[in-house]
Amino acid sequence: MNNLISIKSATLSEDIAQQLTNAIVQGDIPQGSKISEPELAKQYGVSRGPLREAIVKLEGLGLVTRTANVGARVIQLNTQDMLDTFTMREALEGMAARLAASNMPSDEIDSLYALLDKHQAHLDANQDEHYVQQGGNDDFHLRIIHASDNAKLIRLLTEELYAVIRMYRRHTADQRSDPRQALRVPKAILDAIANHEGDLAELLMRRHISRARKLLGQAMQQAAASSQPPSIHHTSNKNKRGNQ
Amino acid sequence: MNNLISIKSATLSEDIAQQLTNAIVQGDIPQGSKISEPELAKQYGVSRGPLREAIVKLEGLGLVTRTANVGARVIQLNTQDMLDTFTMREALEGMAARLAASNMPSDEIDSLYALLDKHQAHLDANQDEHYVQQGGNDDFHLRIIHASDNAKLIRLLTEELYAVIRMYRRHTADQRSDPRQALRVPKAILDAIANHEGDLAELLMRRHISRARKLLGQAMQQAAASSQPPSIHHTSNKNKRGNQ
DNA sequence: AAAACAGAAACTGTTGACAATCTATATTGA
DNA sequence: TCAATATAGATTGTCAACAGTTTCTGTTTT
Repeated sequence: MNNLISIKSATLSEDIAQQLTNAIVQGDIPQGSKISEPELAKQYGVSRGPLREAIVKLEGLGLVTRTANVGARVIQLNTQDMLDTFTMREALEGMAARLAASNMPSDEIDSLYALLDKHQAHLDANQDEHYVQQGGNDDFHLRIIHASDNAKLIRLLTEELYAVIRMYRRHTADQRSDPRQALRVPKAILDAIANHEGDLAELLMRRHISRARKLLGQAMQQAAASSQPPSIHHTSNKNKRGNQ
Repeated sequence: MNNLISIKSATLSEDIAQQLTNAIVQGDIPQGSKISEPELAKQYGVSRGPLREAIVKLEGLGLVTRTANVGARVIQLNTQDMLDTFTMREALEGMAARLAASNMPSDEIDSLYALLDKHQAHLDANQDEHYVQQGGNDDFHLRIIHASDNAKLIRLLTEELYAVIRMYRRHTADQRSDPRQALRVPKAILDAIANHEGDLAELLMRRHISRARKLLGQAMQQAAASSQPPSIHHTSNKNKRGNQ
């Protein structure tokens, strides 16, 4: 039985990898659940060959973990992994901002200013901050990353890391104190890039991500504490199995 | 026909992936050469299934590039990619050094001091700097990375990135001006870590890698210039095919 | 002689079947 | 009743064969 959306790609394995990635990021395949090869193969209407290839790819992306002769499981998001990932992001996107300060063409800078203005207008009109948080802010970060002009860095951040990062955002929307100041930091970062101040751009980007990291960490800690019966200590959470 | 060394692993695909990685890093499979599935399968004595799986893994590691219906090629090291990779390394290992300054246990610090002393003694005795450069320096970096206590960062640097980094070192040994000062910077980095000065540790590590990046870049540029007939401009080097 | 075309060979993508391993259930013994 | 063991089922790992695409080769045409 073929699934709903089937984006035609050159090869089946690519298709499946893409669809599986989306399914995991969007939570259609729950965290910690086992990936059954025969089941998914039937579901997507392909044989186990391309499906296995897709699973190997997802393992490379860090979306699933595989054990020999046992199979693959969707990763289980936990606070520690999130903190670790964001620490890496801080280092990498900080570097990207530094490089962007040297390499971003002026028309792209203008375009990014326009983007922030658009977001500001949207904020002034609707007070709906969520919009900027979801798609818009992503775009801002992505375009700075691309302006780094570093192919390896771009690939790592946009292809390998962002799938997991999107997973985290799905589960905790970081709320800012004052909506009217939501765009203050992005503007400052862009100013630094426009002035070719690489040091400052990196510093601001790192503080920006570090702050998001702290907020997200608090939110996740809180969520975990309220959903989980308060045991003696938070020592052995490793045997939880969120099956199927 | 089974190959010489066959490290027994849980699954054939893991074995092949490991052996292929080594073969590529050590240059047994030359850069830019095509990966023929039937040929390699026969050579390693397995069917195409596990071999394909291994190739997909290598693609994730960035050691080969795959094109649909055409096949996989070993990556071609060029100066730009090397510079890009080392820039990423600068950001990531800088962060690792910062974290190590907070998290490295004191006995591990002592052990690292002992390691540097051993290297120093070796240098004083034999003037053979190459030894430290090859295995020893690697160990120093690796242990700082592990001391970061950041699982994601450790995996990225030690499992995904270091294969490529080792490839670069194979082709250009970075020569230092004064052998007696070879360990000056590593010692300073370790001092900073021992004193829990994260800022300083990151700064020093970044300068350390940035310097290696510049030296390696010059060496590669030189090597490329001498081996390549001086054409009008170095514009179109993309159609070179280093087959088989 | 060079370019364009047609056919053949080789290779990659995919499939279904077999073998080895793990997991769950049922049975046996203390 | 509980633990240990044996059996049965299901799942993963591996293989060999088929289908579609690409690449090479030889011929034809300009």
